[in-house]
Amino acid sequence: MTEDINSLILQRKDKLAELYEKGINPFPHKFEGKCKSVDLNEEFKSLSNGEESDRQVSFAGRMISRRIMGKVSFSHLKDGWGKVQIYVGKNDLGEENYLFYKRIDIGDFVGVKGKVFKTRTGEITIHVEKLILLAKSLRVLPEKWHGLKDTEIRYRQRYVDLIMNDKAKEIFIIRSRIIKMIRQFLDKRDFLEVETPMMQSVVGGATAKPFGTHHNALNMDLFLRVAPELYLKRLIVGGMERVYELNKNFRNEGISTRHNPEFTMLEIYQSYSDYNEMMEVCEEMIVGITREIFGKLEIEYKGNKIDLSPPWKRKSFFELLQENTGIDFSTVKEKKEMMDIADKLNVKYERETKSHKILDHIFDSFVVPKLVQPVFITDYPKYLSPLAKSREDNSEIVERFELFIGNFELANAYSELNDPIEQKKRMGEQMKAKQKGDQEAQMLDDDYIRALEYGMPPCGGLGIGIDRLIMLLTNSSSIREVILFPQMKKE
RNA sequence: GCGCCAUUAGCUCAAUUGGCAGAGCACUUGACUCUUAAUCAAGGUGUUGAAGGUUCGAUUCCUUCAUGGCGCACCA
Repeated sequence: MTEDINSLILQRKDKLAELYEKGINPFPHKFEGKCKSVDLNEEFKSLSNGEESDRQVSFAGRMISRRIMGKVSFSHLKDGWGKVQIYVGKNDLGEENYLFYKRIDIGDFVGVKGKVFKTRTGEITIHVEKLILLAKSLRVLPEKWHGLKDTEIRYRQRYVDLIMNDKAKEIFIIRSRIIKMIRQFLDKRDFLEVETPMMQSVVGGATAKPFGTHHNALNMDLFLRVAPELYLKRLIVGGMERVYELNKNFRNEGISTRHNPEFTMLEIYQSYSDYNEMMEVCEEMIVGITREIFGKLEIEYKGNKIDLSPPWKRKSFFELLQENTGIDFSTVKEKKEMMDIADKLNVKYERETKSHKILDHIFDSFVVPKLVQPVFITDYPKYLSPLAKSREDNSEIVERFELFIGNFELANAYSELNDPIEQKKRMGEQMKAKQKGDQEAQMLDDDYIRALEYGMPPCGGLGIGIDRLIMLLTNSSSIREVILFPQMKKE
C-alpha cells in the first residue's frame, strides 16, 4: 500500500506535533465512567425544552460534526450506540480550553463531563464543563451529507463505512442478533455446539475445490475444510446425539454476489431423525428468527415480496423440472438424450460436461428463476449426493432437500447415509472421478468409513448458509454487504 | 477465466466536438451566545487510477495494465 499524504493529513500531523509540544497527550490511556448514548437519550427524554437537569454525566465518542457560533458551539459525538449533542461555551471552559476545543478536528475522539439539558428545539445535549481529547484522528472523514458510497473503499476500509453509514452497521448488528438467536434455538433443543478441525488432511463433506496449505513440523499437506460434515457425523457415532457447528468454511472458487471464499455455515446433526424432521427444524428456526426481527413473516427481497408463513411448499426435484420444462427427467439415463434435450431447451454446456451437470444447468435455467417463495426441493438423484441415504422405494433417489428462497439456495439436508459398505462404494466412485481430474470430487476418507463401521444411528443433517440467510433478512443483494471484511484483491 | 461499465480534490459529483480542470461538503482565516446539512465573508485544494501512443494540444481518442461494480462461466 502506498502512503497517501495530502495537505489535510499534513495539517493534522502538525496539530498533533503542536499538542506534544504543549505537553498534552493526544492518546490518553482511558476515560472513566462513560455512559451510553442510548441511555442518555432515554433517561433525559422527559426534560422539557430549555430545561437543564442537575445530574452530571460522562460521555465520550468521535466528534462527527461541529457548529461554532462565536462564543458557543454545538458538536455531535458518536459512540457505539448512537450520538449525543454537546454544547460547549467559552464562558464555561475559559478562553484557553475553548481555543483547544476549536483546534479539535472532526473525527477526533473526545471525552466530556457536564450536565444534561434539552435545547430550545428539543434535543438532549450535554452542557460541557470539562472536555478532553481522547484520540487524535489524522485522516479526514468522508462528506457528512452524501457519506461514503465508493464500494471499494466501503469494503476495503470497512471501518470508514461503519463510521459513516449507519445502514451498513445495522446489517452487522442484525447479523449478530441472528447468530445469537440460532444458538438459543438450538441450545433450547439440547444441541451441543462443537468445534471440529478447519485444517484437514482429507477433504470431505461437500463437492468443492479446497485451499491447500502445509504443516512444516509434520511435513504434511493440509486442506482448509470445505465442510465440517464428516467430523460432525463422527461425533454422532461417538454418541453425541445432537450437535451443531456454526463457523467458517473455505472454498477455492469464484467470487460473486453470492460467493465469498470463506463463508459461514451452520451444520446440524440430530440422531434418530431424518430429512423430514430437518425440514421442520429448518422452517421453525428461520420462521422464528424472521418473526423476532420483523414482527411478521412477509419480507421484501430485491423487489419481491416473500411470504415465509409456514408450512413451506415441498416439491421433488424431478417434479419441479417437469413443471417448468414439461419433460420427465427421471427416465433420462443416457448422456446423448440429455444433450439432445439441453440443445432443444437452448441450455449451453461444454462437450465434456457430465450428464448430471447438464441436468443441473437445466435446473438452474428453468427452475431456479421461479423459486422466489420458500420451497423445499426434495428427493435428488443419487449421483449428486454421495453422503445421503437412498429412499426405501427407489434406490436411485436420495432423501435430501435443498431450501430455496429468493432464487438462491439457503439450506441443504439429508437423511445421512450410515451404511459403511454403501458409503465406501460411493466414496470410491467419487475417488475415481477425482483421479479422472474432477477437482471437486470428494476423497475416500478411510477413518470416516471406520467410524461408520462402529455404527452410526439413523440421523438427519442440515446445513444452512448463514451469509445468505442474512442477505435475505437484510435485503442485501451482495454477500459483501453482510461480511465485514469480504475477500478483495491486493490494493 | 470471458464480456460490459467505471476510476477526476480527503468525500459526493461536474467538465460542450479534443482547447486554460470546476462545484458542494470538508479544510484555513475572520464575524457570530440555542445550532443541527448552522449562517455570512475571504482563501488554496489536483501526478484526472498507472504506463505508453495519436495530436500543435488528451479528463476526453487508441493500446496495455491495475482496481472495483454488474453479468456470464466456475461454483451451491
